[in-house]
Amino acid sequence: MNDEKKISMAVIRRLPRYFRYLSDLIKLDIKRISSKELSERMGITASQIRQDLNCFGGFGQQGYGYNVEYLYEEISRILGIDKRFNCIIIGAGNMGNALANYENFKRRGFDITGIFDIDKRKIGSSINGIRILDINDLDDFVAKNQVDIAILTVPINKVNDVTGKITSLGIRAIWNFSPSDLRLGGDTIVENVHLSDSLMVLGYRLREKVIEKDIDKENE
Amino acid sequence: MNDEKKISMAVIRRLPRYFRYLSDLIKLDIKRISSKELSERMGITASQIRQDLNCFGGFGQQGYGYNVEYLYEEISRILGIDKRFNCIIIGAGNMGNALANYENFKRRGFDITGIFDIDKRKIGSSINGIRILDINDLDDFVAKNQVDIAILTVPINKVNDVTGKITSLGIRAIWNFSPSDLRLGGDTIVENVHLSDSLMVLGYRLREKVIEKDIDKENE
DNA sequence: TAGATTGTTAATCGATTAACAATC
DNA sequence: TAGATTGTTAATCGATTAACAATC
Repeated sequence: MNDEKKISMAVIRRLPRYFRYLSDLIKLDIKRISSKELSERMGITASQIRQDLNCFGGFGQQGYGYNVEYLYEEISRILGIDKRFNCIIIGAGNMGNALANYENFKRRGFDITGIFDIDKRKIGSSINGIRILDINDLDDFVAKNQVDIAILTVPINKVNDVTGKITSLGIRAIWNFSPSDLRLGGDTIVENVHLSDSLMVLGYRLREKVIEKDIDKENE
Repeated sequence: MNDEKKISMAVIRRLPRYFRYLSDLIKLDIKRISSKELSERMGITASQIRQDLNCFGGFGQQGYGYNVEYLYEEISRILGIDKRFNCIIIGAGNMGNALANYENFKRRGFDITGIFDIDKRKIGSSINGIRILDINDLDDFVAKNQVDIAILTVPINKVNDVTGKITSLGIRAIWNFSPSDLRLGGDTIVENVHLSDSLMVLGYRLREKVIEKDIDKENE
């Protein structure tokens, strides 16, 4: 009975933004908002906002706009903020450590239930109250605990091994911080976070701007 | 003499990926590659690869394909890997700490030259050999040192103040890790890295898949 | 009711893919 | 030369924007 129209990735990736802006509006004690006002705040068109929201249902009211609280709750529901996911971090390096300490995730429904590493010196200690376990005990851990998401913060040379292990254990979602594109067959979902890529794009754009300015100067 | 055609963001954001795949090919000692072969490795179409590359010039040769080394060098040049940027980190928390320790950035031309915080207990200590300085000394630091990029890892309630300060000091590029969309007027460039957004999208997709599977089961 | 603003269809724009002549 | 594969133009696809009837 799959009568849902397929929602495009472009729309899905905007959902957390709507969520953030609506949180802000609630904090500002704003009760209603039109797509026009929201579009000005967010820097996108009102048309796009109405199109996006109507992928999921008609949350507004003609002549009135959107009730902020209601829309916030609908977006939360769509994003599944109420549902909880158990996450494990593989790789207790600097990034793994930073993520384990990031309290925002818990607020959004993501609990870190375990951290795994290969380094005997780290195993047994804790980060933010979460025990660092031996990667060799991962099988055992997964057998005893529901694990929804694996957060990958291992060096690139370990990625393939770890990915193989994770998927063979039946974990079907990976949040990947290693600088490699995980494109797994089957039904494993991957979100790649490529920090270096993002920084390189910033560098590219910055240099472009400098070049532009130089050209402007020449033409003066 | 601005005869460059405007390159779309979609293309620019793929450049670091090309760069990564070409690095891999060099490591594998592969000397030449056709757009077809590369497309299979990268999971995009050969057509797109040829279109993308031809935004910057004709790097291939009919009947032969692309010389890996040469293409790698051209992409490096386009991305400005040879150029260096001085970066400062604002916010010596967990994320700031992780980024300061990330050796990859230096390899790609980004040097962390200073870390700033407001916390007296942190000021004076070092991360990865870089001194943590008082945020109040930022003006002074920027006056004495060229700063190209500010990396923002401060809590959200500090973002506006810090952003104001950064831009008033003439820093024109911000790599923003705080969960707020910096959309600055003028000619300041911003790359937003919204980790929570990325995780929420993963959560959304994971739940969607679970729902799909349940539907499949019902239909069995 | 009149004014405002949605939900939705149609038009536009841009990005991706296909096709093929050029050429190595 | 014949085969291969690019560079590039044209076709398609999808996403964004505009328009407006529906309706609160």
